[in-house]
Amino acid sequence: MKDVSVADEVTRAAVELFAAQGYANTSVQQIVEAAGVTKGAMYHYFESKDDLLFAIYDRMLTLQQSRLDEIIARGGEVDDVLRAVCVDVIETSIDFLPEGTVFFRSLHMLSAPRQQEVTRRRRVYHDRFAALLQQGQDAGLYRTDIPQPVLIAHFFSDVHYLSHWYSPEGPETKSEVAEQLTDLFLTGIRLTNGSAT
Amino acid sequence: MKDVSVADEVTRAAVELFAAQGYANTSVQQIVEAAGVTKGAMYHYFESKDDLLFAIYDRMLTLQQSRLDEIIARGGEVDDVLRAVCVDVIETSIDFLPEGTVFFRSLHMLSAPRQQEVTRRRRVYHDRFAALLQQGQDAGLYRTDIPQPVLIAHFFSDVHYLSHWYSPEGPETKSEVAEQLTDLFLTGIRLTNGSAT
Amino acid sequence: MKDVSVADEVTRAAVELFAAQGYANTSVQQIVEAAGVTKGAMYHYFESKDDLLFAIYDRMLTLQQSRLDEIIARGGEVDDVLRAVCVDVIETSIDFLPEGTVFFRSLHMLSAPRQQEVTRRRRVYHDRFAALLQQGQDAGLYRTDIPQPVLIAHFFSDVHYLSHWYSPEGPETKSEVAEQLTDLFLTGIRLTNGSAT
Amino acid sequence: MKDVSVADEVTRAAVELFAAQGYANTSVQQIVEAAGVTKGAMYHYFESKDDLLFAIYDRMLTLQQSRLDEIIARGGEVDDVLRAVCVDVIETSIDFLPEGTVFFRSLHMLSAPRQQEVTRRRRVYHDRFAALLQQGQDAGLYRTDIPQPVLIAHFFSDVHYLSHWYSPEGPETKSEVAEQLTDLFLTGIRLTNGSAT
DNA sequence: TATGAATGAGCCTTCATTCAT
DNA sequence: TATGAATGAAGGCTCATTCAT
Repeated sequence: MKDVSVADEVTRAAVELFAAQGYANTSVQQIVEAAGVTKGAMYHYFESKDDLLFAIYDRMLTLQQSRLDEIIARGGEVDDVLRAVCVDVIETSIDFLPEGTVFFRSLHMLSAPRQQEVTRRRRVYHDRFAALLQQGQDAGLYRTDIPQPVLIAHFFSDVHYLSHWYSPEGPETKSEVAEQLTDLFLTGIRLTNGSAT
Repeated sequence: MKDVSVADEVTRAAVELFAAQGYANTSVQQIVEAAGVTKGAMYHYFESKDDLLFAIYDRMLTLQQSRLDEIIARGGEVDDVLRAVCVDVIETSIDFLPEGTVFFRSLHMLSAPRQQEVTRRRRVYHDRFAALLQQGQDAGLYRTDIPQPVLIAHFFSDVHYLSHWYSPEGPETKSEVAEQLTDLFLTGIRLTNGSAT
Repeated sequence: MKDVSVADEVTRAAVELFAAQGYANTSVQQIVEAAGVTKGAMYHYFESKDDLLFAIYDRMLTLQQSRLDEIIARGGEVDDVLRAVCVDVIETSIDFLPEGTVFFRSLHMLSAPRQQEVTRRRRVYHDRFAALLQQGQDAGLYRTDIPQPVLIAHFFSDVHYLSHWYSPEGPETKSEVAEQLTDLFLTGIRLTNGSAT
Repeated sequence: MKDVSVADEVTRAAVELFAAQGYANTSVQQIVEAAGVTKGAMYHYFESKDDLLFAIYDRMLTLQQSRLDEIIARGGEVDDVLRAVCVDVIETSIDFLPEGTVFFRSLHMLSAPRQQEVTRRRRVYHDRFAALLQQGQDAGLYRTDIPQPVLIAHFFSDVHYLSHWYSPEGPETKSEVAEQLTDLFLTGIRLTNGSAT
């Protein structure tokens, strides 16, 4: 009985190498060697190197979407839900730091149709996030003087940027960073009893 | 008499192509064709493709550093200076959107020594920014409950992310976005009369 | 109970694909898919892809030889026999147009020993045809000023060429073409003292 | 000063190898080795292996067309012109026997657009030949009871077939075969004082 | 300075065939 | 008989870089 399938092992090796050296600098040969399989075996499961890259995107997109949906489905006060979502996105991104590196850096290496597919699913994800923001705005919790796309970019930029600076070996723990970035974001958008701007 | 030098023309073409297709997907042949020069001519000015990429980094790093230094040199209230810096960084990043795309996406394509060189100069840049923050914190303007590296990442993530979403053709003008993102950032870090977190 | 055996189904699919795309451009995978069987099943009946190609040659050679032998065995005036042979060869070639395409185009794709085997059997076939010609020449019916190999080539070139131009959907029927080409051939070789036919 | 260009040398080697082993069985590596150049040099002149194959077709098509046009342009009695054309086509085909082998055997290995291009130019060529036949028929020289496409196929089948049997080392000289096949063809289609069919 | 033909290493991919089940 | 995952050897092609001119 094999512990892990060829496909899993290949994907794991690919993520690691793509994150470390970049997609273009990683040869299929390196991947299969790191995965301990043969080239032929890999091509039995993946049609192309592009296919392998997309598999990584697919896994990430599916994971992100399902976690977001789950938290929203749980319900609760909108401010609590948004906070929970932000914390979770950041924590998950830290759990999948190499995947994130690849995700945000290698989109342009995908074939054009797949770039569009990723962008489409990403938009769905953002839209659900935007709906939360809207609820909070409707409830008078969040400022409305800044366009929603800017607010969304403001939050996801933090998520995106994690792989550029965060290290598990660094002084901050995953949870701390999640709390801190979430706090910075929410403080920035919250309509305090006083005035915004 | 030529309007522009070979080196300039090549750099210009390279930035455009690297931003549009990625460094790895762009051949030297494409670059020299787009620049209207020959391969031999290019190799007179750049030792390698890597050299060409580094030239783009060098130009950006120099530009960013000089603008930051200049604004700081101008002096003034720390809060005003920080605000001016933030606005300027964002506006400049929008002015150089393709350069920014390359800058944040292709670091790993540089040779190792040059990656370190970029990182080193980037750190110098961040340190100067951090010093500003520190001044504000010392003056009791900004919160101190969040580590400085997190605060810095929080701001530069917005800068980084611009090339992922901002479009000059979009509804927001350069100045508006610069004001909005700066405001979100400063609101997030400012120590209001009440308490943060 | 299966209507057709695996071997038959595979051969049928192979002929079709080889004729349409060529032997080299057809993968074993395509063949087994078109035949509705698995690779393993195919390799139970054929030792190799080469084996499969040879099976097609074998079937054609056997068919051609047996039809020729049968018509000659029937006996009759030599001119009538030759005419019957020519008409039959052409009609049969039209009935097996895809097989013919493969037959004349893919000989060089066979392994060397099998190429020789095909050539050998082909020579036997031609020799029997030559014997007919000889009989006619001995009887003073056909011209002798042209070497037999040239006469034989002149006839079989027509057969060979059918797959390059003839289409069942075209204006000429199988029988018409058979008659016309046979007539052109016989008119060309006949020693007319007076009239033709 | 080089005697032959890289492109010429490569084409020459390719024709030889394609004729001997088939297009599919010949690797680019074999070609460049036989031509005494490097792979890179070859790809400087040919975009692909397909491109190289097409170059052979192009040369043959151009040659055939120009010879046909030239002979027709020379003018004369239609029967003499047709005879001259037939003899020339056969002699030229013998001069370019390897090219002919490739020409008639490897059409299906070309990319689809190029197959069409070849077919188109081939049709132009056949049409000019057909016009000659028509003139002869109008002049009452050639039989009209057989469709022109059949007559044309009847002649070109001989040309096509040459590479399957003719050898310069064989007993027949180029000119003899040309005369003999032309004679067989013309005898077959000529309307003698008597009746045909 | 400038040209562009030529180099040569390496890359992604295909595919006939094998073999444990 | 039959499966289909896995093998392993090529194969076609790209491309940064060099160099004679």
